[in-house]
Amino acid sequence: MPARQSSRKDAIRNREAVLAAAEALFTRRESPEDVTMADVAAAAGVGKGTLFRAFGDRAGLLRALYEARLEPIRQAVETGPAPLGPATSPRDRVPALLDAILCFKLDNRRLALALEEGGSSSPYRAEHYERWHHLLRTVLEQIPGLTNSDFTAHALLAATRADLVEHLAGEERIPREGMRAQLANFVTRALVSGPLQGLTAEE
Amino acid sequence: MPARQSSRKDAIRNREAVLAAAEALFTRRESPEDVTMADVAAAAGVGKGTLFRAFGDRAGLLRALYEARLEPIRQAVETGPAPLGPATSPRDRVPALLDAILCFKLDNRRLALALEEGGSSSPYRAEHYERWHHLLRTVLEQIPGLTNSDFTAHALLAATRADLVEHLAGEERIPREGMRAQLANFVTRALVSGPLQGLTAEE
DNA sequence: CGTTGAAACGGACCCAGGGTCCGTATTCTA
DNA sequence: TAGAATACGGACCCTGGGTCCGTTTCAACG
Repeated sequence: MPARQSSRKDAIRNREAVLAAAEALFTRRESPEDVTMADVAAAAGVGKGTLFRAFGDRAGLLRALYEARLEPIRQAVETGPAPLGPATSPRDRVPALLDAILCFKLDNRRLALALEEGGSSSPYRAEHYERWHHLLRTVLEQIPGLTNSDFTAHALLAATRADLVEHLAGEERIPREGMRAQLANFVTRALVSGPLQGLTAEE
Repeated sequence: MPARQSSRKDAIRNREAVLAAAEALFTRRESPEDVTMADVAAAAGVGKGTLFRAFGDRAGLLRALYEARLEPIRQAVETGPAPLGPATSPRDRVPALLDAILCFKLDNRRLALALEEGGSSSPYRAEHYERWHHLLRTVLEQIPGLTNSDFTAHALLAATRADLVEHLAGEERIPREGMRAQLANFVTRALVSGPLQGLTAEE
């Protein structure tokens, strides 16, 4: 996967250097906003031209970093074992997927933040979002009695948005496990299906 | 409410002019990003200096517009009749609140979008968000058997985020009533309380 | 009214940061 | 090792938010 079929080796080397430097900068600096492209170039020991040729624009760089980090999870989801893999029952897989996403964002706060605010064009156009949404939607549809899978998928994903996670972890100081538990709880409730609603269950 | 105790009348007049021009521009133009401060100033027939003196910065202008639009809803929530007002039972009020928020964002798509992406510092620091969150959290706490009110409030509010609403309305072309119904459905499910979970209700 | 100080005006100006350009250096191929 | 192809890099451009300050307008007072 590292090669990226492209003859000249200096190009590949520089690409790696940029990736590494960017990753370091984004995790080190407080806010993604104060990592400029010039910073990245300098940290990688490379000119701005090189950087932009390799990644197109800022969003491209972010995307490259993000996808790289996401790869393992993607694998686990597509071909891995339960509870993430495709063999899992829908009702168990949905919470597992959202938990994985949450953990990912907790582990890559700055990066996810940088990518999601991005600026121009909403996060909903990013293809990695579309992938998650499509998958989640598909799994939700397999749960009998559940309707509005499309919207529900969006709404559940919204609960793991990078800036919310950042806020909960950073400002409200909610610990990792606490957040996971609360998300799991929330997801479970959202998955209640069937005609009954508004019920106040017996204590 | 228009006066804004400030002796000189040209100041007030200009303030109004800017507000009006900005409102027009934001609703007219496709994306909030291509409404520049210079545009607003020009459209209002005013110098940039005036604009910045009156509102501090871009975020200030957005906030002013937003708050003005939000005022009626705020009234309805604080002192109005059911289902938004404080006399409503929690279980009915929560969906009503979220529905109101959704409608507001549908009616002010561009503006809400502009304010929420904003750029620097997450939407979660905005005091209007804090107000909604605090209210919702408080109401949720009054529902017996419900825990994690804080997180739940965040998660429910996340389902009405401006860019999501924009995406659903703009890309997926979901009609207003459809979206309201789906949100209502989602909220209802999230409010299910009590020990039972994972149930597949009888058809 | 006319004066006068305070407050507001407005547009030239500054600056950061994303993105481009092109002359130069490097790499690959034969 | 010559030549073409490709990559390099930093000077440069441009947009857009925000500031500065000389000029104008307001309103309070005589």
